[in-house]
Amino acid sequence: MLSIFNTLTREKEKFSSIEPGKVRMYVCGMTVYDYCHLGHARVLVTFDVVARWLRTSGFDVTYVRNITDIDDKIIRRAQENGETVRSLTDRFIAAMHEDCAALGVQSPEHEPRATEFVPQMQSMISRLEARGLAYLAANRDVCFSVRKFDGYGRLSGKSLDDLRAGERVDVASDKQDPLDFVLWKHAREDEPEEVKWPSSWGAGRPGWHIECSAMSSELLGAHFDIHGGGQDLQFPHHENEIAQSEGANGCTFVNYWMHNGFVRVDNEKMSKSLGNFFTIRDVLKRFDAEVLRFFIIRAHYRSPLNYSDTHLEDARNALDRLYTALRNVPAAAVAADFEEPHGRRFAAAMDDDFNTAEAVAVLFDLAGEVNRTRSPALASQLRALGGIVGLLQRDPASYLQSAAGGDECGLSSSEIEARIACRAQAKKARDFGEADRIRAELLAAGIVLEDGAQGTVWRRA
RNA sequence: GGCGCGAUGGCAGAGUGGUUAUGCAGCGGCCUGCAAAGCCGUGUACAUCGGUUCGAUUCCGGUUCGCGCCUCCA
Repeated sequence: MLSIFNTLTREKEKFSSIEPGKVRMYVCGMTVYDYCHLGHARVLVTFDVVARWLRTSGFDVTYVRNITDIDDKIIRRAQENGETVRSLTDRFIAAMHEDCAALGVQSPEHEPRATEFVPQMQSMISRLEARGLAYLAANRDVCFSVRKFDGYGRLSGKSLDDLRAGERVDVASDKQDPLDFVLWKHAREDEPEEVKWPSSWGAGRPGWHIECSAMSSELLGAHFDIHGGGQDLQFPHHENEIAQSEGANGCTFVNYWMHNGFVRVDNEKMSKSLGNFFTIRDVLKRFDAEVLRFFIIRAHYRSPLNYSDTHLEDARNALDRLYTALRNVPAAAVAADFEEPHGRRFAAAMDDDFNTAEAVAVLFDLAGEVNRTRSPALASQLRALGGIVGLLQRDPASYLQSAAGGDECGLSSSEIEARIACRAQAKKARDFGEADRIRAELLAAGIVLEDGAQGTVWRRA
């Protein structure tokens, strides 16, 4: 029985879906004006694991992860680059898909782009207006009237009177209340035509929050099971989504809210504004993508995750151990067995609010068992359980021989095999001096040799 | 200022009212021509001060420190 920590109640709750056997899930995805960084990697992997586990548990999952392709920063960046918004966003969407593929993140059922749902957003804004929750401000922006929505602040645990809008930033004076947020932004003269949509309030473009309300409602219905995203979206973005969706649709919006923790650098949040971020592709130049995925999965999704090269190296060494067990004992591609003791523990861990740290620990216990027993059945189970969280599906020998990005040793595998053959000759002639010399030479090039009963195998250091 | 989260062995990171997390690194041993891999063994870890309890790292309260949200951010 799956339990999920629900941000709304700050408790783990038994999960039960609205429609039996089906789960509808929405996750806030990327604003596409730059490459994805490790914080994005964490959301992508975290909710990929959630979707995978729900499917493994037998649910028919409809997973929607949106793409924000219209926004102040996108417009600014496009102008700086001297390109259209569309060409900028297309480019970074393609880059994001490359990153996802590398990380083994499966495609969601729907990946809606905000610009393709403007009519739905307008209709939602109209309904909010009709219900007296939205107003046209003096500057021609349409704003949501936060004080008119009962329960605003419930998700983030904030009370309206405690929130000090403007404490850190000047507030636009056209709003009736500093906390009101924009639903529809009136068009500015200096903005390109491609970001202006006609509307009954005049030409303009949607505010950020409305897209998620409109797209989730369009693709999943007014009331769905799980809504996820990074912790930083809890307030105000998700709070505003609730206000808009429940305000417009008049029913409960979401049953379970999930928020993943931040990636940190030097104990500080990794973020664009702080400038302390590493892009996924930067990291993949030096580390295998599966190592990065393993690094993320190894911690619980709600805990902070500190990034450093040392920690990635640690993760790589750990993942090597798993693959080494699979290299040494043949594993068949079978389905996971949840009756077998490790399978039971693994499932129990995943059912406990997606405790991947515990599930990974089971993988290591199983690897030890595989090494001791040399049991192909257990090795197959290891491969199958790993597969559930998107790990351990590659050929073990080639994983262990692969060098990520810049760590190339400069020797081709045929050159390495040739050196191994020379060494075998030397060993046969009991010329251990020469054999050791070859081994040392390869080690200097980052290649480790392992002599076994069936000959010598190699792997990267 | 308001609200919230956290503090676990050298490092990373789960978890639990009383009994081994797990991984990396280290040390000793087995195996090996020697190694590597693997196996076996090995560390009085639970910020601090009180309280509850037969017993607390685990529950409650205070303190200290760290982090986050209150502004765009995954």
